[in-house]
Amino acid sequence: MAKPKSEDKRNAILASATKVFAERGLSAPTAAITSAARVAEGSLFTYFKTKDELINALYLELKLELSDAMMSGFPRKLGVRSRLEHVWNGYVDWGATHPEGQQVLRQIQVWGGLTESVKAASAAAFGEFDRIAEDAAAQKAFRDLPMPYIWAALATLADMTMDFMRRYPDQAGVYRVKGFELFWSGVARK
Amino acid sequence: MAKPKSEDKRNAILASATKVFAERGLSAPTAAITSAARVAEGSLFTYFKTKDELINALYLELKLELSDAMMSGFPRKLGVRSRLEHVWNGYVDWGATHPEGQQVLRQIQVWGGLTESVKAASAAAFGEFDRIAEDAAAQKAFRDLPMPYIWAALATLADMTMDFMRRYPDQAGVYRVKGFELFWSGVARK
Amino acid sequence: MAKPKSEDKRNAILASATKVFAERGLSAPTAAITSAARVAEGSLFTYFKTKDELINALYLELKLELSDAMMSGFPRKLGVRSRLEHVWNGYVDWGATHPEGQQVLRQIQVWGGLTESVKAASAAAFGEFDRIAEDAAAQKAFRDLPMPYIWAALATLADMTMDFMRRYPDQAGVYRVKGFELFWSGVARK
Amino acid sequence: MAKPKSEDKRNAILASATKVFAERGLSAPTAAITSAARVAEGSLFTYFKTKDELINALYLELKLELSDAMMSGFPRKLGVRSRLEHVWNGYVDWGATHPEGQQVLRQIQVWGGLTESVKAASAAAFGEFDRIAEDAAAQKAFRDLPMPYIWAALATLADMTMDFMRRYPDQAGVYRVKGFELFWSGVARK
DNA sequence: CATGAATGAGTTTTCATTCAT
DNA sequence: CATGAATGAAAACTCATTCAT
Repeated sequence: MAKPKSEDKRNAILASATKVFAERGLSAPTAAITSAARVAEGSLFTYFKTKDELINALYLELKLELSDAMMSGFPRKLGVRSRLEHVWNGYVDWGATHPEGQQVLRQIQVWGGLTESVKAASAAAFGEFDRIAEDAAAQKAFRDLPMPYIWAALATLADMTMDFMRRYPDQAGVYRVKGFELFWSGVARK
Repeated sequence: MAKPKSEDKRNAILASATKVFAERGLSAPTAAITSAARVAEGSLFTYFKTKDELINALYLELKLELSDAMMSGFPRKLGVRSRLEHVWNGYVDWGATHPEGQQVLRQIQVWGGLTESVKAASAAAFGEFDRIAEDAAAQKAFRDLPMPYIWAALATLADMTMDFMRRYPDQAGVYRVKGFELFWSGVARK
Repeated sequence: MAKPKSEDKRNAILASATKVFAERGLSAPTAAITSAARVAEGSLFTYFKTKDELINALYLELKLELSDAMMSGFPRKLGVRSRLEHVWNGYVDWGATHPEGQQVLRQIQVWGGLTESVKAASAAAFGEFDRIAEDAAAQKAFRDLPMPYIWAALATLADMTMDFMRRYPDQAGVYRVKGFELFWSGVARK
Repeated sequence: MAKPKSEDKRNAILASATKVFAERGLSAPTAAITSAARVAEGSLFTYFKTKDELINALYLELKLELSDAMMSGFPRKLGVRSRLEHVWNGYVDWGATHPEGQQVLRQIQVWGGLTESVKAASAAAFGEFDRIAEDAAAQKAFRDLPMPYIWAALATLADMTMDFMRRYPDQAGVYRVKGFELFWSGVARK
């Protein structure tokens, strides 16, 4: 059946796209990506029809990674605060270990070429978090704010906190904790 | 320090750069900018040596505008909360009236070509806000957080809030108020 | 002289090459041909060393088909006019039933990559028609014109007539007849 | 008013396009054209938005040249035969002096990318010849054939004749004359 | 100074051909 | 032999920047 399209190669391309985009922006030439992936220029296009499609795929990939990181080990049994803290930590820790991924995610978000279907798929992956919301609403733990707004607040604050953690690595742990406190105090009722 | 020929022309270029970048991203061709500004293609380069320099100048311009908007009518006499609320409202209102400027600001922030000197100049413009901090520290109004972190929190939360205001215009007023409450609760001591 | 594996596959490739070239021009990708032939991309190159060779082979194939169509049922016994009319009809009818083949033939003729050997082989196939000429010369049926010129006139006029037949299908029969009359009057002595 | 788009440069590009296309086919790279025209690669695109547009423009240009050549000195007063002969000679002589132009015209005709508007403009240029037809119809000089068919016959026969003239230059004069006779006998009543 | 044509390096993408499976 | 992924040399086109007018 000839050479099957290798998942490895696809991943290699996504990985170096992450690195190259982080360093040089989304306008980095595809040739930079393929050469970093040690792959022929043309090969990128056997895995992704266009550069835009690559960016969309990369976005989804990173988002799924991130959502995995946030959900893994999710403490269903604990209170809302603990659950949110788990999510916060998942987010922040993923960003700390995948700084390039996080940067690229930020760039893609302001980019403007995301397809609706990828946006939807990404939103779906984060849909799991709404279960937290359901409980929370029941417990009236939150201020009177729409859940999407609360999630968005968590995301931006976490992003921003990661910047500080990167800039002041020895204070990283402090920022991680205090960042969550800021968020929680802002969001919790009372 | 050069104010070459017509300040008007320079401003026209900056204005259409804002519009064009907002619509098409920073990778929009300079020709799109000059044609929108009804100016010759070459003229852009008599006012800005390179495209990168234009972007840097635009960044500074927008930041100064924004800081003006935030400071104008600043209530020196009122309490910390009121002062911060004034700043928040200034930010959010500027964003509401200058959506393109705000979008472009976001794009430039993730861009990667900002010169240190422009970053510094922009930071300087926001230095004024540190006076608030001094008082605030005196009053121990804030949690134990570095001021830059607090300012950054204000900025991201405001940015994000503006997104919601744009998306749900009839709830704009509500978001403006609740957004500040979220921020303040997150940041204020106790 | 090499009939590699399946004659079927070779023919499938030639057939879809005809179709694809007719639709998209000779610059159509080989991949379009193989996929239309339901054959692997690489297989084309086991039957034809290069794309140019495929085009040459296709040219010869179509020319042979055409000459067959023109010769089949050739009325050796009848007069020159009838014999030529038979040839004319054979040409025109083949073109009517194989519009794609005829179009492709035209494209290959202006192409510029035909090898001398294929040109020669094709000429040889049409050499049979010179027998008509021999008789004809004997009968002094033709004006004083070199036979190749006469054949060329027949071919172009037939090609052109087919265009009109395609464009005005309900007049097809008329064009077929009148076209031949034009040719014959142009070519016959007196 | 800066450097105005020079008609010269446009013509230089069209001229070398003619040469290059004649030698290498329409698939010749635009770079070959610009380098032959001693012009930067990009300059082609300031005069023609795309390669297709260049080909369309070239087609029109050549057609207009050809129609000029056919009409110049047109003998309005003479009989139909003489008028047609003038046209024939104009065609054939243009082809003899502009072999590349004629070849390129042939290639563009089988090409498939001509826009309707260019086809129309080209047809319009040849509309002048219909005056000949009007007279001719009055004089019942022609066989019962649609005029477009007659023009098409003239064109293909002339094209084909030019090929022979090129191949056998010392017989060129003979072919020119006999070619017309063939055409005229084919087309004239009686 | 303003203008916009000219430049050519750089970009994405295509495609004939090869070759590992 | 068949397969189709891999390759990388083009190719068309774009665009920041220069410079003749």
